[in-house]
Amino acid sequence: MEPIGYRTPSPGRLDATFAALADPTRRAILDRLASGEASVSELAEPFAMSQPAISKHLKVLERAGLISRGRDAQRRPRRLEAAPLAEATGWLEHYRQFWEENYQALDALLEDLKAREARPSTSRKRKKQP
Amino acid sequence: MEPIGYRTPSPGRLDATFAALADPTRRAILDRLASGEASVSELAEPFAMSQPAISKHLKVLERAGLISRGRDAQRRPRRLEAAPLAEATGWLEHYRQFWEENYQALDALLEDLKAREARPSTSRKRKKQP
DNA sequence: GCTTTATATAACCAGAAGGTCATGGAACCC
DNA sequence: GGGTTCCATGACCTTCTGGTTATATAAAGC
Repeated sequence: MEPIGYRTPSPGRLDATFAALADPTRRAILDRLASGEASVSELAEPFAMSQPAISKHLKVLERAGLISRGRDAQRRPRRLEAAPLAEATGWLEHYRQFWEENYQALDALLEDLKAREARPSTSRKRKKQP
Repeated sequence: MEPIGYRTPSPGRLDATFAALADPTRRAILDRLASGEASVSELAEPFAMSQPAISKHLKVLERAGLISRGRDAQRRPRRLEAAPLAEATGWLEHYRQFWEENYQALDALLEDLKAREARPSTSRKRKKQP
């Protein structure tokens, strides 16, 4: 069972990704970056926390590959890098069958989508729902 | 954007879930439990680690709600509890658009599926691009 | 009842995590 | 060139983590 987009990442990378996601401040930072890049001070603003603390969080996110650093004058704007999130999601997809009621229907739909991506002009017939 | 099955969990629960997943031993334990319940000694067997260390890992998983404890004579078999995995996946789904090439097609399909589950004979309305 | 099996718990330890304050350094502004 | 802004880094502290060994508890077997 290999869901779309899943290639097994190195265990260490998953370690770093999940560890980075285990902190609410860091998740909030990622949420913020989902709406576009932002400078360190912009990222720090919502939190009742010193700027060095935010810099530490950013370093954790960066070492996990979840963000990258740009440069604009004195600013070092951060950007979201979604690849590790995709890997983490991929790992979790293995367990989808354990909570998804209609897992098989969903899986069929995903397979269908994949098939249509591969040959775009193919008929749009749907797989039967089991 | 609310993917299938997503209800925002308490932040603390996501903390605990992601923290639990950040360790390769614990992920391996979950992988093992995905193929059925297992006793502590069965779970410990593959690892070059003492039994108390495994018990500690199990406690972390249990406090995150990822496993539950049964009883069978002296054994205390563990079972996978997937709800927190669903919550974690739900959080990650927010970011799917950042790595998924055909995010829109997938999203449409998921919406479609949801609609068909709710009212099986209804027309297929599509979401507008954001 | 004593022994064995299965698991939990306590005490301990090293290192990592997450915060603080103070300082350093680079790029802009006047 | 001197101040200001933005960010990084160092030194420090406390708490959490992940492991150890040794011991306790609980049920089963003989």
